[in-house]
Amino acid sequence: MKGSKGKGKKDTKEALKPVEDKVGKRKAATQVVKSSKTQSKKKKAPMKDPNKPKRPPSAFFVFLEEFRESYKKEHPNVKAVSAVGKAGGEKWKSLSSAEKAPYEAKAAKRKSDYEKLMTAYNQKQESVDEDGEEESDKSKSEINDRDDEESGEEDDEDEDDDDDD
DNA sequence: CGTGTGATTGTTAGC
DNA sequence: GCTAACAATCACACG
Repeated sequence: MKGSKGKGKKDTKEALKPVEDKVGKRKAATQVVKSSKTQSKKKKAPMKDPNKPKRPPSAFFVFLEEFRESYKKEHPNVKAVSAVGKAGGEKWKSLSSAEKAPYEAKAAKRKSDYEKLMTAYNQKQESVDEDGEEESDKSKSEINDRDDEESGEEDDEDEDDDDDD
């Protein structure tokens, strides 16, 4: 523990026991792992691959980005990232499918790009020892040639009206 | 100066 | 099929 200022209250799960037993959560299916790290602990210092495609933000993260902005406006004093995380998580669950739709839409697109990046990344991995692909310097000079930003989004809204509730 | 950590959920890759 | 790990964010503390 390096950081964690003394104030780290950490009143998270200990006191409050998430009673969302119901069904949600993956733990219900097969007992949560319990030991070991369930959900990450931050990355240590892998930094291994030169250009490893970082995972694009999930629908939740997309929503969080927007939520953070709003949250900060209402809580400019709050500097705890965890605060936004919790608040965001709570709100996120409050959203309906329809509300999450736009976020999911972005998430869907993200997969397309990610998949592509992965392919490129995989190929690079294959030719790693063959030829120094590392393009040390060169290239990297003129990268942009993107006239049209191909944003391609918001095309057909399905209008699912999935108001399940 | 850099990086780890704290909290959220989702998603994906690996076994 | 399940599990583990990682994705952003912000401020701070430690080496």
